[in-house]
Formats: sequence, C-alpha cells, structure tokens
Amino acid sequence: MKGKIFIIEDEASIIQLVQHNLEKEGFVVSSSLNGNEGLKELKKFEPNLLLLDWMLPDLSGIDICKNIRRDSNFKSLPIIMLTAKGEEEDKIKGLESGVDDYVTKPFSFNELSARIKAVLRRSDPKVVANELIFEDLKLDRTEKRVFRSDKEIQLGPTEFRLLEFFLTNPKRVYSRDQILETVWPNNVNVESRTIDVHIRRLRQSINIEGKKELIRTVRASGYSLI
Amino acid sequence: MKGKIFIIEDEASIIQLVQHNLEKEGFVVSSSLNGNEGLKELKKFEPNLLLLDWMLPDLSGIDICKNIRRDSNFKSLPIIMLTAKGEEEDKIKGLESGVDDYVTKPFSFNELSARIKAVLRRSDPKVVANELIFEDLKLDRTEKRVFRSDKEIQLGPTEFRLLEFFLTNPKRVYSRDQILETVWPNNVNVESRTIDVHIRRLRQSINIEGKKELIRTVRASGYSLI
DNA sequence: TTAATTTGTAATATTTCTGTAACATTAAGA
DNA sequence: TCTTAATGTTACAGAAATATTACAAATTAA
Repeated sequence: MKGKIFIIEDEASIIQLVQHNLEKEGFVVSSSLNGNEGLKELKKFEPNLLLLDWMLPDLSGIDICKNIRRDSNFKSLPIIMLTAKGEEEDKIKGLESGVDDYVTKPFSFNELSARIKAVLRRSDPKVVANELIFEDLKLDRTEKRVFRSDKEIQLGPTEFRLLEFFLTNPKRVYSRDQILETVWPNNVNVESRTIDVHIRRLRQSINIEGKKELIRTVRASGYSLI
Repeated sequence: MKGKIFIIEDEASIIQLVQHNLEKEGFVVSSSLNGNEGLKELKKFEPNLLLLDWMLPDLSGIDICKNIRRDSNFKSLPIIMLTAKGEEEDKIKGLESGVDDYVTKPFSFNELSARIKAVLRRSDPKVVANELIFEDLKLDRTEKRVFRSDKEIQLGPTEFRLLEFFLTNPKRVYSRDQILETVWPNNVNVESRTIDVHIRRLRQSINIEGKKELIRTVRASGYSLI
C-alpha cells in the first residue's frame, strides 16, 4: 500500500486505464463518474490525493475543488486536475483555486504517475517514501525488508502490508474495517477476527527480546502502532 | 543493455548518426525532433542520460533543462548539451542551469561517446561499467563471462541477461512482470511462470559448493539479488 | 544436415501462507 | 465479585505461491 487515490472523471476509459495502472503500482484506488456523488464518496474514502477532471457533466472541477477546500477535513488534500487541451487559459484559474498540479489530456500513464509522485512527495512524503521508519523499526519498500533494531525480521506478505500500513500513520488507531479495506485486496471477504490473528503474527515477529511492544490494542476501536 | 539515452535534436542527420552508433554500442536510444514532444516522450522513456540540442525550433534547450530539473523524477537526469560553435558565451549559463557537460558541433562520434561515458560513469557507474560485481560474483559485459569466486561459470544467453539485470540493481526486488519487461526482448509473450524456471537455472549455475545462495525469493513480490 | 544447446511450458512436488474455529484470557461495568 | 464482551492464542486444513522436473520445439553450432 503506497496510499489512496480517488478519481473523479466522466470518461470510463480513462478511469479504467489510470485505476488499473495505479493499482499495479500499489495504490489503493476508488473512483466516481460524476461530481456530486464523487464528493460524497471521496470524503468517506479519505484519499491521499485526488485526480479531478476539469469538465464534468454536473459540477465543474473547479466547484468540486472549492467545496473541498472549504471542508476543513480536506483543506490540504492534494489535487491534480485533468484538463483537455485548449483549456490552457483556464490553467491559471485552476491553480489559483487550489490545485496542486494539472495534466493535459491526452497523457501517458507514466507522465501522470510521475506527477502524482511529485505532488505526494511534497505533500505527504510517507506515502511514497522508500523507507518507513518508526522508532527502531524500519521497513524498506524496494528491498522488501523489515528491521527491528537493525536485526532483520522475516514477514509473510500480509504481515508486511499490515506493517507498511501502520507505518504510514503511526499512533493513529485503525478499526478492523479500515484495516481490511486498505490492507486486503479489494473485494476479498475475510472475517474481521482474522485481523486479530494477523496482528498476533505481526507482533510475534517484530517483538524481539528486551524491546517494547509496538502494537497497541485499543479496546472497542482497533489497533495502532503505539 | 547498457542503458537508455534520449536525444532531443532538430537535425535529423545528427540524430541518425548518433542514434545508430550508440545503438551499436549497446545503448537503447530514443529521440525527438522538437522540444515539447521530446519532453513528454522523454519522461515516458525514462532515460539514463539526455542529449539536448541548444537551439530548437520551439523550446530552447535551456527551458527544457529547467523543466527537467523542476520535475523531481528527473532532477538528477544527466544532460549533455549540444551547442553550435560560437555559442561559447552561453556555455557558462548552460552549466549553471544544471547541464552536466556540453559538446560543440561539429563533433566526432568518438568524442561524444567519450563524454557520454564519462558523465554516466560519474552519475550512474553501473550503466557503463564493463564489469558488474556483487560480492564474489563478477560479470564481464564485453567478454560475456561470469565468475563466482574467480571460477568461471557457463550461462545460456537468457540466464546471462537475467543476471546482468539483477546486477545493475542488487538487493532490489523485481516482480516477474518487471523482469519480463526488461530481460526479454520487447513484445515477446512468455508465461510469467517461465521466469521461475530461469531463476532456477541461474541459481543452479551460480551456486557453487560452500558459497551462499545469491538469489532471494520474495513471496508475492518477485526475486532479488540477495 | 545432424548434433548440441537453449527455451518455454505443462505437470507435479513442495513449501509457505491464510483464514477460521475453538478455546483461553483479559478488561470493564453491573 | 461476577458477568459479559472483546481480544489473545493455538492448531489445522485448504489455498496459494514457488520449486523442480521432464520434454518437445526452437535455435545454434558443427
């Protein structure tokens, strides 16, 4: 999991292309084909970044943008605008209304991907960082290795993703549902108690002799990385 | 594959000369005749080095340069500027704007080639190195030989390329898809499980008595050179 | 051309991981 | 303190991923 991205775009083909490729890169992606519903879903989804089409059937991209900026919970949500060629003049207006970057259609996926990473690197480095560190715990994404106090730890794929998830937001408590949504592949149905077992496995692996427990149970709420 | 080079240059004859010769030396080369398109293609191509003409019909070389330096994904892309004689005064300006070296036209291919290698040697030695070395493993590109602890090892062509690939980025985990994309000739369709078999063959060849395993399996992710 | 090597795939074996259920323990409120 | 709900722990069977093998087709060398 590298982070969550939401897409509001009325061309299904674009959504499909972008969503598929972003998921391949490890992002969790959700999308909507129109503005009003998109806004609602977005706020539920809590993405790390929004890809927003300029021209939508109902709301204009700029209205969505303004709405988001007015909402204190999403004031600083990074937004990348997708504009069609020839909307050049609007660009400046777009940037003024709080857009972080824009990409003109048609674009290659690589171009978009590069922009996304650049924006995320500025706004929320943890999302794209290669090394996630918390106290004496270190996770290396490209090497797929985990260390506790410089001692390497072996984790199964699920435990790895679970730890990666916690490391992108240490101290924050996540409910079992939230964990399921982001750590497990979409549309997989597992018992919520299954998470307890994985938490146990993760704890067992990362708790080394003499070092303190790193995963905190918050009764009736979920778990957090201390 | 020694690395990828992109050329932005409006004289087709120069592109032809340079591209052909670079390809003969084992580089993968792509090019564009104008600035704006070049920029886009370049970002898609992800080269290890850029040859950039100073004077272009649309964008000036220096603008391209600045654009690239602003893009965090290409901040450190080495650039060699191609300038016409008499543009001497501009040279300093060019170097200030983040150019790594420049070559004045007309130039001989050998001169250019030497500069390219010098710049790559500084910025990304693995790309041009003739010998790739990792621990007690050594691969000689020109002689096409592989040694483990000074003992020569025979590899088939595919295993050779596979090992070369791993050696350019030790420790990094590659998915089967990534391996396919880079190690196999373009647009060849092979089962992703086929890679397992080649990994096995490679392992069998490079694992000599008493020495440790060098290829790591990362379940659900791929393989890496330890 | 023939022989030798290399390649890709399919079939099978082996290993590792996952989810669940069952039972144990703990924490919080009555 | 007792009760109950939530979490911890364990073991295990089935699933999923990888390893291994064998073989036929393709390529290269002789």
